Amino acid sequence: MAHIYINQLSEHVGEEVTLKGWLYNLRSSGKLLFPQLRDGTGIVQCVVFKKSVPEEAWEALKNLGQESALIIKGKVRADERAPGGYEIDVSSAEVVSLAHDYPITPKEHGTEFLMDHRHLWLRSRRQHAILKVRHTVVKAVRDFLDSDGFTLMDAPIFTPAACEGTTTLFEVDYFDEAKAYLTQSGQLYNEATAAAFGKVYCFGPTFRAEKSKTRRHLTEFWMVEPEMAFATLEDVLNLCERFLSYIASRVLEDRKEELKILERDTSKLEAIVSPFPRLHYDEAVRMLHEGHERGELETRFEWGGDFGAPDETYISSKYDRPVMVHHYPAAVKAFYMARDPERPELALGVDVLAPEGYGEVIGGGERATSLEFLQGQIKEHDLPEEAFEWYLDLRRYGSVPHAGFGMGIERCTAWMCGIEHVRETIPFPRMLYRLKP
RNA sequence: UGUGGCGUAGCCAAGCGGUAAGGCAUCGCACUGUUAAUGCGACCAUGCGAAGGUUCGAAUCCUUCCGCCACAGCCA
Repeated sequence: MAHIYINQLSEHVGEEVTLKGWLYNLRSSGKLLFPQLRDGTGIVQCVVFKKSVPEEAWEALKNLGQESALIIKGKVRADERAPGGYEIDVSSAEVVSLAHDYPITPKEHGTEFLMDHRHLWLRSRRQHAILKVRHTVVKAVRDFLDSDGFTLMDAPIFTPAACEGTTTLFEVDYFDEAKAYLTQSGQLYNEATAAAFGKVYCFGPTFRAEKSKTRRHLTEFWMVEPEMAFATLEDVLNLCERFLSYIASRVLEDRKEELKILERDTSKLEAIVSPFPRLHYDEAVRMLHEGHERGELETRFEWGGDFGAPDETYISSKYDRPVMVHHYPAAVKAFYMARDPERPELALGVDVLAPEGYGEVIGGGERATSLEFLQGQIKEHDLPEEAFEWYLDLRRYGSVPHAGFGMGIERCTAWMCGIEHVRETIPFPRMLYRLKP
């Protein structure tokens, strides 16, 4: 009798099968038991009649605690009363291990308690659904880039100095005397690999030691960063549109069940199609001023600054799909950003703001190509010149216009799922005050 | 780091100056279709995040500390 998974039940109706999993819940009614079995691919209700199983099996099943591990043999039956459409008429059951007093009961729990039990919380239906969506987001990212001619070229996690020189980094000992920093972005390395392979991307964990305490921040998060040689800001905008709409369509296609469990309004995801609105920074500022005049924003935004969370939310609330804000003041952007030749005070950068208040999911733009300009920038930003010599080599030997962006996987996943906080979109979140489990 | 809010049993939660409700989980019994099953019974805090203080009396008021949550800054 073959071991099958719960998501394969539809192919085995009428057959005798073996299922292996954990007890999700147990209800009983006299000489009848309804154990719900969870195996990682789904949950199925089983039906046990006292007289159709051996005495020992009945006694064993009757007293099973939540999350006990078991192997069940039985016949698959389509049943309208069952939530998944199928039920198992149990003929025998073997208890692999007994569990008692499982802490996460089918009741409400507080955030702290659940986070302390994250290793168990992952088994619950909602967390399972969220992490399946994450899987699909990652898969879609890779499929899209791979089939679009990008080569995976991962960047190092230990770095000798700050990539962007702005954010706070985690410092670690690197053998004798030397210090290393955990990467905050693969950006600069991408520029090197792009000059070798044309279109590249890196995809890995990223670390930020800022003491951010919001629903949009983790100290360790995953970022995908594509980079293209011979490309401009315009090319990045086009790529963002195709990239995000592909991810949304894949989530809609592959994660129907999970989106239902999460009660996601799928019309919000269906709206994520090209073209996305493109908004010049100047226009965005004008929009914020109007918002202030109408009393919808507390403070009047000053031209020249970076948008705060309420500003981003206001701008994105005007659209049903991601909005791409471009041409930010160079002063608020990274040192390597290319400048607008017409207005050198503006950088050829873009932030993609997701709808529904999810904020910046993508940041990117065109990179500066001139050796002299970058040397000046490095001085101005007080960055250690020798650490950037290799980077400057990229401008000495065959410098070309190139551009790319970075997308936070957790923010994207939270947006796809329609959930409040990014902490649920990664198996074991690392946050300001959370290093365990 | 700042501003608010909150810490009561394994979990959730009421009580807000007069001596710790209720529910879930757990255990037992009943029930051949349960959907967070239900019904009955049992068990469950010399104790209310910690330490001081005020009071005849403190979970409740005050002080300090610890922890968590939300928002802001920074960013993806």
